[in-house]
Amino acid sequence: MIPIASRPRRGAYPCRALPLPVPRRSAGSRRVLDTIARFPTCPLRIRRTTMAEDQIAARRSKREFLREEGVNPYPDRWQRTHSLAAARELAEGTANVAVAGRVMLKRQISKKMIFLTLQDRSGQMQVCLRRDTLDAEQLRILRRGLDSGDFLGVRGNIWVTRTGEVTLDAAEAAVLSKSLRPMPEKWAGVQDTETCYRQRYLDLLSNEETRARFRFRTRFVKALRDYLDEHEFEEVETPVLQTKASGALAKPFTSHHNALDMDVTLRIAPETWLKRLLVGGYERVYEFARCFRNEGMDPSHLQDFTMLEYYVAYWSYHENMQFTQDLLQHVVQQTKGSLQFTCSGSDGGRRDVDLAGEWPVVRMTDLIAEKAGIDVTEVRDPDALRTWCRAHGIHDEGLDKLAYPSLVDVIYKRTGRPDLVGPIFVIGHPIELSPLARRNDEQPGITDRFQLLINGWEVVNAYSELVDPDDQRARFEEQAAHKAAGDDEALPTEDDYMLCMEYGMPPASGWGMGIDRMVALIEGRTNLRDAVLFPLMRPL
RNA sequence: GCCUCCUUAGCUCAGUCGGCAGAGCAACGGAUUCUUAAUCCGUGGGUCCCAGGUUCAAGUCCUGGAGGGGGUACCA
Repeated sequence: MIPIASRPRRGAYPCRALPLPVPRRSAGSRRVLDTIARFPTCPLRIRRTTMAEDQIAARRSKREFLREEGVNPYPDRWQRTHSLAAARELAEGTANVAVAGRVMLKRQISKKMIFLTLQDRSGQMQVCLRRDTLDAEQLRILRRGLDSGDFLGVRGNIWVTRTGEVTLDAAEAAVLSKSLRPMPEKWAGVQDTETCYRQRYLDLLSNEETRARFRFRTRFVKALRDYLDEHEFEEVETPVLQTKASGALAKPFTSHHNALDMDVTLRIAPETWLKRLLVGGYERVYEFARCFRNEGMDPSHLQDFTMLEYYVAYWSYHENMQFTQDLLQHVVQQTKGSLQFTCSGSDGGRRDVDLAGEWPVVRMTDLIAEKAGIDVTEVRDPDALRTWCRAHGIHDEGLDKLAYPSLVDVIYKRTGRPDLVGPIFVIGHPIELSPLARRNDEQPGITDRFQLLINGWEVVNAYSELVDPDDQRARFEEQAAHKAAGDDEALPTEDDYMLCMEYGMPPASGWGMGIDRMVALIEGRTNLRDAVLFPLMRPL
């Protein structure tokens, strides 16, 4: 039997007797938590509980105390005159300054003086609650009712302390929202990776680096949008829910439409929709497209990711390459303040990337020759390539079934790509790997396509678009054959899209960039989840 | 999917050879009117991820499971 409130404390918070079954310690913390959950307004004062319940109970108790003192712990507003960062810029003596923020640190010097560090979106600032400037009754209530983690509104004068800290000297202070749970460790913040992903709000409120990273993402996206808008692009939205997933070679997520009683898929790329718009008369069109691919997860792939795609009529991939360089140099300079940044390599080492100057262009086959030492333009026999692969430690699944172009791709991905720091444009991809790309006029076996590689990651994929409806039909038929042979990533034939093409599509070049990847790279992160606020996690 | 590592107080982390579960921060009580992760005195707080097993004895060893990280495979 565990006694409740059996040890009266001086200055204890007001508390009613507890008409509850007494949680036994042996019953475990869950039962105690259940008890608190069932009686959320009861100011628990259980002598023996776990630490978490102790702290939550203390905060509930303080909230009750505030209410009994006539203070609403959840008022509907607070009139703010300055952000914390702006208030810190004010001259000493500036009067009637009102700020608001979360209490991050509390330094109680005495019963008559408390220093608090508040945090808002703009930053942090010290405020002081003291007898000299704050009503004694208000100070008493706050001293006994305020916790770190609470939101507080403060109005007062700007005061510079002896140590030179710009401080808001409170003439008035109001609890704006009572926090019931203890804050993360005040110095280290949340460190546990899983907690950062599952409870991003804790990561954000306790880690400045995280706040900066996601603010960068927002600025980066806005800068891309602004640059495109300034260059006569139009932003559109195309369907996420569709009957056939197209525009890329990937496995889609499937769902079911009840009213129509048909299966639908989530889009894997917006490509064919945006190209339909070219037929409809759009000339420069883009979309920030949330895409979904039902594939394996690793640090460089998300199931749910954001791609920026654009299409420009009358451009070939040459103009597109130049524009890509201009776009990224401009946007990165503008948002990062520099064209140089440091990435983490897959081996954990640091890699310095410099986006300045002209980016080199290299043929995929030349890259393979240089890195792997085999000239795949000479060695075209699949068996010979397979033998080479095995001799060089490449034992991919289904190697036996791969045709020449896929073998080239495998060799490229295993040898040429991984340790390329870049930025570098890779061109000359085999046509079989690019069913929506334009065939090169001189070399029918390759496409007018480029990829931008940075730190071994494919960041951009682009090509001159295939606008010949008959060629497109032939490519779809080839994909259909792959599909029939069991390749569930082969592109499904889109009759609707071919009908559209037959009305005539202007020459054009299109482009897609992984926003998450680019943000992760620039921010020096190796896991894309660090570039996404709420990554998908298994439920606990 | 496979390999591997991790999971201990609210948070950040120690825990040696299998021998009473630890620290800092946070919380609670007290002192303190210029602090800066305030300081000082005192107190409470544990399902050692879960389920089995070995053992006189398991946070520690073994088996299985869960969640997470990394690698690999698949993959724009």
